[in-house]
Amino acid sequence: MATKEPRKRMPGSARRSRIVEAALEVFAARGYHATAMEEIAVAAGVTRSVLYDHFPSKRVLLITVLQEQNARLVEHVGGRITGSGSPERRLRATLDAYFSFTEANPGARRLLFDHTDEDDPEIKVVRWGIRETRTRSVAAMLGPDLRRLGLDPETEAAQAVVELLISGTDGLAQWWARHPTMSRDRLVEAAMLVLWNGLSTLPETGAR
Amino acid sequence: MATKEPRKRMPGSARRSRIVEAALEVFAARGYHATAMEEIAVAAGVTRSVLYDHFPSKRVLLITVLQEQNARLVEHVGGRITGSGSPERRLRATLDAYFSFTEANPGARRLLFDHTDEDDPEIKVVRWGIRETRTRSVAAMLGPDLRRLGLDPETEAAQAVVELLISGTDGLAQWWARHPTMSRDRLVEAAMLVLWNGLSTLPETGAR
DNA sequence: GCGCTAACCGACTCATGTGTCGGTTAAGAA
DNA sequence: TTCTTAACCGACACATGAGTCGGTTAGCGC
Repeated sequence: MATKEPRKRMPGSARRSRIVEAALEVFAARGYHATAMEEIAVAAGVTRSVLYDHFPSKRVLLITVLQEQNARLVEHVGGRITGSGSPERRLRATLDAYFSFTEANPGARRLLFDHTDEDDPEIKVVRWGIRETRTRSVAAMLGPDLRRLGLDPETEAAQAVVELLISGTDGLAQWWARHPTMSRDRLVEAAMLVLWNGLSTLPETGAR
Repeated sequence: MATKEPRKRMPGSARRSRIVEAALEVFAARGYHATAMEEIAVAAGVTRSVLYDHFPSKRVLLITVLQEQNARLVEHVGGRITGSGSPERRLRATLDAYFSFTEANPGARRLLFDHTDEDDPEIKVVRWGIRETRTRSVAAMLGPDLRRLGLDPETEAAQAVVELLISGTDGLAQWWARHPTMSRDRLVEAAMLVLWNGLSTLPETGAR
């Protein structure tokens, strides 16, 4: 069920990445507790025991995948944000970057941010760390704009605003996965409409 | 560990509600797969077998709790929304109603909307039904305002906007549970700041 | 006070799932 | 070609958890 190989023996590192890849999909689809190592093994074209040749436990496997995918996300989004330009442009670029990541890696987004609390304490720590990093980055990027709104970024009110923004964006990405008809550009515009202009915007004042 | 009773025998209906109450907390805290019936039993001050005197299975118990809490939510929010007043007022009232519900029933919110996909197909159906109802209600309430923004509420773009709004609000509620210092009023104002005014708002143009 | 119902329990079966271990063999090195 | 390593597997041990069943007894109606 892997891709096409007729059950050949592979070098360790290659097998390892296949396992991680498979684990990403299965964990994202089922959640931690609901996935059996067996499923991952099958998806990786191998037996359960082989998983334990590469990872000491299910927990460590998940954490590995989590950190790997988070690194990809940070790299992807970070690489597309110049940090220059008008606040509006920066926000739009960030949204676009995030959506383009979720478009290319739907499983990664789900794995990183959908499941919140269903796993054991040790994993929870990792997950919250990732979440908090994300929040902090966005807060940093929006710092100036928040100040323009009269909010000290250190304030709880500012943090709340950031949190709302992030959750909203992520929820929108989640929605998009179920309604892929919409183009990414239009998705970004919809997000900007609310987050930048606000619902109070009068007709014919819409864009720009 | 229930509340204080020294292990007495109770009438069936009373025990049943205790079980549901206990199940709510444990499911909300641990998620479906991670909670053992044993934990619920202990929290309800009873043995596992008793749970099966009231509910045929773990799955049905969860679904019962889900629907019961959803009914409470609908009643709570519905009861506080008059449907009259300016759009701004209506939005603010809705936000306040939702936050006041989550304040009084933090477990219910988590159970209903935090865990997304970690359970079996049958439960998934129930959960998505609840979610969709919520989305539809909000879309209905915002219908006129969306039209003012030049969006037909039937449009995908409009649905996306609604989804962003809901996810953002719920994410904010989730954040609030971790930062209870902030008053509900200020929370509502923070939400309004983004959702109604938008981040583009200039300084000194802030409220109203 | 007496009996009967229903609330309650302990102990069981069975299924599933994690992690381990010793053996087998493909495939690259010498 | 032969040897050796490391990729792979099957079978096991052990834990946890869902759901069942027959028995025990508290507490209400009479």
